[in-house]
Amino acid sequence: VRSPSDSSAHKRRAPAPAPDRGVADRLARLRATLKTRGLKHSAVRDLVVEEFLLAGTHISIEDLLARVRRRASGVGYSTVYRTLKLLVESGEAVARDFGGAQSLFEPADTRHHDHAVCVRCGAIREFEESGIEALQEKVARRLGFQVTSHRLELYGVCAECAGKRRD
Amino acid sequence: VRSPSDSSAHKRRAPAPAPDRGVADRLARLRATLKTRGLKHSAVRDLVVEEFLLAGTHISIEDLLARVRRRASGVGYSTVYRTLKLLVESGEAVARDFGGAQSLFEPADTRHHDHAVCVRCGAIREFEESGIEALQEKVARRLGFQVTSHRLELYGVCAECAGKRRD
DNA sequence: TTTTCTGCAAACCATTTGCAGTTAG
DNA sequence: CTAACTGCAAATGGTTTGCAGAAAA
Repeated sequence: VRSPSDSSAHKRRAPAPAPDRGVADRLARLRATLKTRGLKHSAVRDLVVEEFLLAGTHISIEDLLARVRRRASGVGYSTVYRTLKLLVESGEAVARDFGGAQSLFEPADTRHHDHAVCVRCGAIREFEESGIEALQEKVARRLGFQVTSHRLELYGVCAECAGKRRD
Repeated sequence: VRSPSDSSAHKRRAPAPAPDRGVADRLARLRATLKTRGLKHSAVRDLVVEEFLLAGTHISIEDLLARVRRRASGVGYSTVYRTLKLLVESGEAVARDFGGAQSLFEPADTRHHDHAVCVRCGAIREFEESGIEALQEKVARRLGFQVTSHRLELYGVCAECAGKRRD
């Protein structure tokens, strides 16, 4: 029984929205975490983490491994799984399941957001709507329910796939 | 790649909130569907469907099988899986995944609703909040996204587990 | 009697783990 | 040197499927 949608994201100040911001920073932070736990730091691990951070968002183990193997062909699935698990445990990554077979991972220290998943092209767009959060709280009060995390996904057709705005 | 959270619920008039309402009715409807497809109707199938409908909501294959086996010990997993798949295909059931290992099934012809899942006791409470739906539409418009279905789950501690209102 | 069921075992697939050898500290 | 890392293969666990026999139509 896995904890559902753990949303204990780090609350770092995250001003710029650029996807590849702070890769070095995060790598350093992770390395510190490793030291704390008496874990080692290796070339392969670095490579996996770096590729993960460069990918930016919503990548599957399989895709990540493909990227990693472009730079080091011998790397195995288990190493990627193990490294991502490490990232999740240390708060640097979050695992998400959008109904597909495999789960997708994204860096953890972004602002809270929900997801819109295109059922045609698979694109995942993030969004934020404080009104929804407020209403969730209202519902929770009505039910006497203490919300610790939530999960909201819209499924449908994105603008590109709908043929709108074809620039 | 499985279709995510298919919300094509039948729009039958569903006035009474009683959980075991219309079991015979649904069984009859399903039987009609079976005939249409040239499928057969069998004692085991009936039993699985009946137990599913009696259970009311959010039951796992494993639990359903347990219930079924109380009345017919020889039934196998595959039959339950196959029967539930049939129910989903014919629009009588919906499969849901709340982050746990196995998926849960619920009857499909209920009103649209979202879920609040208690992380302590596992209880799943349904709720409805039209304001949230409206805001989802607003967000979708903003993104140029055509929503076909959505999924909203609150995770947290239910009133009972929080120790409130211990009657 | 023909086609669809059913139970069982094997197959699948994403993920995890045991093991023996490699490598970091 | 010692403990952690890595790749591989085997193990897991939920779900699916092939097959031979049982049961509907």
